[in-house]
This record gives sequence, C-alpha cells and structure tokens, in this order.
Amino acid sequence: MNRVFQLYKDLLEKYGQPQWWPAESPFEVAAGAILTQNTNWKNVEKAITKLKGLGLMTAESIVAVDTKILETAIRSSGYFRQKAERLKILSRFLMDKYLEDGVLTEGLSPNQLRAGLLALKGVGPETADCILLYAFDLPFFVIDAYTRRFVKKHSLCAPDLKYEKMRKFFEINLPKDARIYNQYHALIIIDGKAEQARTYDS
DNA sequence: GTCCAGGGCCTAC
DNA sequence: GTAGGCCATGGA
Repeated sequence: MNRVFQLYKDLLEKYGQPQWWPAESPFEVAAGAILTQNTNWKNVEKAITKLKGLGLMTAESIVAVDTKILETAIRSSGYFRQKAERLKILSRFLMDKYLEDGVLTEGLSPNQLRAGLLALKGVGPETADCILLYAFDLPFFVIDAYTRRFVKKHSLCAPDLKYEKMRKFFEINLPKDARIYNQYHALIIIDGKAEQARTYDS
C-alpha cells in the first residue's frame, strides 16, 4: 500500500469518522465554499447563521434578494461585496441547471459540471472541487492550505505543486471513491487544527 | 498595532 | 505562465 493511502488509514484510526463540513443541505455546502475563501471558518459560520435567519439558504432566495441585504448578511465573512456577487452567480448557475425542487441533480458528466463551475466568476479550482465533492458527492480531491501543509509535513510531494498536479497526485494514489476523498480531506483539516492547537499551547 | 485565515480576479511583464 | 496588488472582517 502506498504512503498516501496509509496516512489516510492512520488518520482514520486516530480520529475516527470525520464530520468536517457541518451543512444541512448541499446548497449550504456550495454557499459555504464561496464564503470560506481565504477566510477563517468562524467568520463564515456567523454569516451562515444570518443567512438562515433571513431564509436565504436556497439558490432561489439568494438570486431574488436585494444585493445590499445579502452583503449585510454575510459581512462577517469578509470580502462581502465580492462574495455577495459570487453567491448570486453560483446560485443562478445551480438553479438553471442542477436544482429540482431545491435538490441537486446530476445532468452533465462530472467533468462537464466541473468545467461549468470553473467558468463562473468567483469559482476557482478549490471552490469548484469543494462543491463537487461535498455537495455533489463526486470524486474530486480538494487541495487547500491545509492539504498543502499536510503534504509538506509528511513530504508527500512538492508542497508548491500546481493545483491540478497536486490533485492528480492524491487521486492516483487513492481508490477513486468520493467517500474516501471526503473523509481524507476532512481528516487533514482536523489534524491540521489539532496541530495549531498544540502550537498555541506551547 | 500587526498578522493571518479552508481563494480568486485582474493586470502587467 | 506567473508575480504582485487587491478584496475586508474578526480573532489572536
């Protein structure tokens, strides 16, 4: 067994089944993926709570709501003007192509869906893969700041590898299984946060 | 007061 | 294709 897969099993043994992305719906995952861009998750949670309080955790409501109101609701997540626009763009995309009665559906092939997401203003590779993996349950490995730190810590590959190359690195070393990608990435975050906590203590 | 967090866009070379 | 500036809040 290769080291990448072995590390996954080690983390699973150490932390158990992870529940990293606490979202009540696929749309909430998609919205969270935008809101968390270069931002602490704590600040995102506040924004999500406000959105829910205003009944704005659906694509339809976000498309319909006044931009100023949306901006105010998500202010705590930072970059609120950009993110309000990005939420509207993403919501419109999902509504037009992937939502039936508020539930995500799969029309196109996974790669076509990924290309569609990447074509949206405000959706880069990481945001796209978060949505694909955590909202659509499709096997795309997510590369983020935590993943790169993890790679560096364990000397798995060059930590500054380009996004697509690092994604492929993980995918060729793992069974093509969304459940495994999902859990692995979640465990990487959990392990990374545990590391941070230890640093603060010392 | 400074630094940074679960990125991505735009512009200039 | 890539380096640098920009977007903005809240917590340490």
